[in-house]
Amino acid sequence: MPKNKIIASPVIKRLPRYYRFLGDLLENGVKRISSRELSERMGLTASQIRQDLNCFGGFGQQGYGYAVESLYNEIGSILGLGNSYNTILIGAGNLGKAVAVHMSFETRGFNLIGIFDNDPQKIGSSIRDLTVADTDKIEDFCTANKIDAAILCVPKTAAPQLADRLYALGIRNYWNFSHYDLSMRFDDIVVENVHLNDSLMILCYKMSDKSPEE
Amino acid sequence: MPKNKIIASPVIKRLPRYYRFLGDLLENGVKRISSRELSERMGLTASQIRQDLNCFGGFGQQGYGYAVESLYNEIGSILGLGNSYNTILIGAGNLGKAVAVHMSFETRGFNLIGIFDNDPQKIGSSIRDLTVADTDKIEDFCTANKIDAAILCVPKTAAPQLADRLYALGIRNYWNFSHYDLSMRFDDIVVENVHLNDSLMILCYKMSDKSPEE
DNA sequence: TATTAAATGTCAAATAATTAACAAATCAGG
DNA sequence: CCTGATTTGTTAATTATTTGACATTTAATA
Repeated sequence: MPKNKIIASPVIKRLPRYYRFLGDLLENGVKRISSRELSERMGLTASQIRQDLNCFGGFGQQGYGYAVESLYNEIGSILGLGNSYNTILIGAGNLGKAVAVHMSFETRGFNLIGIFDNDPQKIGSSIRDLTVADTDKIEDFCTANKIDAAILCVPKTAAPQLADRLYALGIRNYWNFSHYDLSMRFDDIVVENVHLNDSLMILCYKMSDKSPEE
Repeated sequence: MPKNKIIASPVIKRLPRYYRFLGDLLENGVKRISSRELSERMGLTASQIRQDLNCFGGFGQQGYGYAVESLYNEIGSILGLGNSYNTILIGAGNLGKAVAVHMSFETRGFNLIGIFDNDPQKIGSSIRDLTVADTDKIEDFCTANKIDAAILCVPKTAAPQLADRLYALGIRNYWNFSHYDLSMRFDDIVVENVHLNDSLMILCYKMSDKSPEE
């Protein structure tokens, strides 16, 4: 059901958190919740929650609140968790391995069907149910299989060149862990960045910002 | 040098990216850069860059631009990268291990001096130059050593209880990878979250959002 | 069945963030 | 040493986001 209204990015960023809190409530057997109570649990204003949810339609009932299970499912559907995407991961170092093993891609619709690395030591090793293949084989693999998304866990230096190859293969969706700004290279791609270094620096700022005044 | 003016959070979030781009320029031997040229490379407006930098003082020179090296150092200093913090990591699973091995904490001022896990299989194993200790030993360790920050790579279920223990030990700064909202539990702590699940869901949204209209 | 308390959806107001505009300053070149 | 082209710092305008307010609806209770 494509909404023609463009949803503001701050709203989108809050959705996974709503989804998580609603999932917790669901697990605890809570059937219904008001925006006020949810706001207290989440540290938001009730007004913001109502405003956010109304971007997508009226899921609540006046005088009653929101039905936890149906709201949970609605948000899951808004996030597009029901879809299914063939996904490859490039870079089987510590981070790549952790991402492959740690994340439950399947529950979010991402089927990890290939892992690649250019280190001869890693090629042939097993991660989950997959064998790490040589990065040189990406072209063959992506021609034989329809690939919807790529996870990049390669060093900064390898990223631009690799991005060119993936782009040429028609891949337009990226979960980018590499310390490189993909979105500057192509303008018709979807990128979600996980820049751990940036995150650590922000922690650093908050810490040094906090200490003087306390 | 504590600034009394509170810096808006969107500005802070952009700082690491400025730092990265300036570092690249520095490596490439670029001596000076104008806000206009930097804006083109980064995909921002020149106005925003000038506005951002002016929160911290005038680092540029009219008619000339910004000296790359000194601006790089200034931003590093604003971020507090010069500080030094004793840090422990809890949870030596795939993610914890990857974070420990992959990140160059030291260059950001974080000295990783302890790793803990409650899985007997992991206790005693080596990560970097450290031996994984039993989580039960955290109290002893944190009494013997002044700990400034903790990295949480434990499952959601273990997080609340662990957070209580760390808080009781006086730890107030957290790099949180666990799928749990620490900041709701205590209000006088500094938390920087890395919620990989949330990030993946946002990718999912962007992908499903993109496809219908193209 | 009527009444009251509670809660949403929505519009308006307030706040925050970004962009545009421009005066003042600097550099480079003749 | 003057002139013109740049470029910053800064203020104002615009745009975006969040919060507040309230009419309307519902559930629960007597």
